[in-house]
Amino acid sequence: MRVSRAQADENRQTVINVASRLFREHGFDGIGLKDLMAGAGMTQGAFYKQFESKDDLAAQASQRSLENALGRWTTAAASKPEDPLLAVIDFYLSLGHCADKADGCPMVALGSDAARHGPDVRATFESGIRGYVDMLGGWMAPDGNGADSKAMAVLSTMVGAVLLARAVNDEQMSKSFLQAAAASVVTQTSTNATPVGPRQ
Amino acid sequence: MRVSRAQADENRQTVINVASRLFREHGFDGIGLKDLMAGAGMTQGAFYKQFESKDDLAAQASQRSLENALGRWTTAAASKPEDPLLAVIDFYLSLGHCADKADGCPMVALGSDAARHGPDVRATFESGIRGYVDMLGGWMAPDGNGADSKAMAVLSTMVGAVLLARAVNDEQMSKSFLQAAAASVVTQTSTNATPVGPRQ
DNA sequence: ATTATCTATAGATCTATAGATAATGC
DNA sequence: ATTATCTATAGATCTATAGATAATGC
Repeated sequence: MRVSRAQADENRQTVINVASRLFREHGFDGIGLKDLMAGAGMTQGAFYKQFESKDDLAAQASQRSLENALGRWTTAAASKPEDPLLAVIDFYLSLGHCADKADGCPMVALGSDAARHGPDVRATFESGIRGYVDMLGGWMAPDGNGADSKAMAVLSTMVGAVLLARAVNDEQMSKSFLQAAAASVVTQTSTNATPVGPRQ
Repeated sequence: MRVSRAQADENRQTVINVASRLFREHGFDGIGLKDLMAGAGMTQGAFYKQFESKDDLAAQASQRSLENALGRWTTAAASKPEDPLLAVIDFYLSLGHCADKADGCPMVALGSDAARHGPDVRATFESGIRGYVDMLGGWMAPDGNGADSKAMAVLSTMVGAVLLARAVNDEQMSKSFLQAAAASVVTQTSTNATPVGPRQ
């Protein structure tokens, strides 16, 4: 029954990866340890040799998803060096992103949950969120309201738009939130205000 | 043991009011029927004579909190008719609002949860959210990207900022998100860009 | 000898239902 | 007679722990 230390480490990573998806999909309180472990191909009994508590896993899985999602931002940005922000907006403010909670932005999927949880989870979100602010900040000129003010406003707009787009049934309304946010971000960040184009 | 029909109706309203607070505080999955009913001074057994299911209560409590919170917007707006948006921003983008989840904005407190729940809850959020968009839309000129585009972007920014402000431990960072959002909203909506003032 | 995982279980809690009780409504 | 609420409970699930097992690591 025992596996090698390397295999055990790998199993642990798998659990974190599975949890990072399932927590985003069902919330911290919406999925149990049994299902989390089963998703990693193990039984519940192995859990407490790997993690201190469910909250411990919540913090680690949050970090994993925040890092992964930021990685997707980096990839998108690299694909369009002349306008990285637009590349990010393009996938972030999309119906595809709205539909894919498990692989989507953890700030949107777990933001309400994080606010209710312990300082460990919030510490993870705090440093994760700083990463997004820093990346955005590198793409825009400061606006005289503090170094990261513009980046923080843009991140708020993006996160809020996807949150609201996911909270409604009407797909047209979802699309409107995404487009409105995109137009707003583009207007706010481009000095020579780029035209935003017709409604899709 | 039986109470009058009027009393039963009143009890039902109390349950909805209690649930509208406790759901915002703990999430739909973070509080049980026993505690919800206890908060209204009753036992769990009475629940299913009043509601079809927990999801039914979730939808009704969501509606109640969306209406109540919009009422607070109306009150704030009425207190400053020359600049209602500023009056709303003033309390919405505040640390006080961040600290008061149970009485605060349900889009922030339950947005992530709503996205995971059934069409009933989402239908409630949808019509609730339209109320906020409509109110905001009345306070700003359209921007050529569709009738409600600006209002939707502003709402996204406000909701996102409070969501992120609540997800971090560092109070200074929370404040920065709130101030950044306020500056962004003011800049976006005022044609003769109102100065935003020094950092608090 | 140690230990990663397993099965099994404790003890609490969850949603939902059943049946008893006592007051209302007719 | 009806019914709003109560107590009690079914049956499932939850987090966490205990002890067994079998393979690793020394």
